[in-house]
Amino acid sequence: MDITEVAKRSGMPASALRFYEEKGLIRAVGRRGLRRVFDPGVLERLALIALGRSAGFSLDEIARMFAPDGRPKIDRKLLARKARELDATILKLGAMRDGLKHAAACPAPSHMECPTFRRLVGLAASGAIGDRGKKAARRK
Amino acid sequence: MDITEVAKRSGMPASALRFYEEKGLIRAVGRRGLRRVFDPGVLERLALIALGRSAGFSLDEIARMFAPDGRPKIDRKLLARKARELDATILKLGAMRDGLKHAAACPAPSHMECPTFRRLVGLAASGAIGDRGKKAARRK
DNA sequence: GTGCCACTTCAAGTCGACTTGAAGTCAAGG
DNA sequence: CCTTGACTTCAAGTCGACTTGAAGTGGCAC
Repeated sequence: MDITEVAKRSGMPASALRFYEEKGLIRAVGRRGLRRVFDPGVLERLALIALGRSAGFSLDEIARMFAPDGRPKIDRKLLARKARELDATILKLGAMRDGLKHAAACPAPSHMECPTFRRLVGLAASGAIGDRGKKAARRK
Repeated sequence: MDITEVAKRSGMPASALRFYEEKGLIRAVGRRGLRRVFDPGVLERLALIALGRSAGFSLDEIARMFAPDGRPKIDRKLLARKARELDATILKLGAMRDGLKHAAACPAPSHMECPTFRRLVGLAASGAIGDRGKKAARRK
């Protein structure tokens, strides 16, 4: 498969694939002239990478999840930790969503006159809310 | 109040406060010599900004939520939309968390041999998961 | 054989939200 | 009055994940 084929099948731009290769996240099995040739297995690898990104891992973290031989060596403790982090994030986002919903429906003339909204503001100010940055879907 | 006082009370570094002023998010009521003098009201404003950031609004979006006179003019529809976005994000993160938890506990020798994990990988690859970036808590 | 253009490399740019550094000002304590 | 150092400005740097642009190469249809 050439890079364009991989790009089509994976949904990633070719530039991102080159970038990933440079970062050591994927590997071309060879070259046809200058051009990279990929094994179809790279698609599963890219899917794994996409999963990691969605879960909030950085590219560097993901790179560390592959053994030198290329096989994934994903630490179960790490996964459990991420799961707990996600749990915390979800709780915070849930509180935020509820607050926003209330504020959107609240009949108070100004938001600052709504006790629920003010409570939410207080929470945000105190840092009780405030998430860790998640990563982006590459929808263009 | 001088900038250091505001920094202490709000938890924001002074550099961020200057940055916010430059962006038009906050305003100093005057100067004592060169030094900015802030009205205590700026603290509520900063809390509001923190709330907006936690909810996933960009600084530019937040800037647009204040009328020229400085009073918040927060569009209820916008809040409702963000709430729905958060809902979607929460669902995705929930799926991700469940998948991670399973993978962390799964007895399969390699993750790729676990059907649940493979399903999760497929989801991520298809873009069914993949969130919009949330903003950061300023914990140093 | 030859021309096209999809591929290549490498450096630099982008975006958001700030931070950092250098150089300068000045309010206030002694 | 004078020093001190907290404040000021402005430009540039940072971070992550890529994208973009310029300049070059070579596979393949004709």
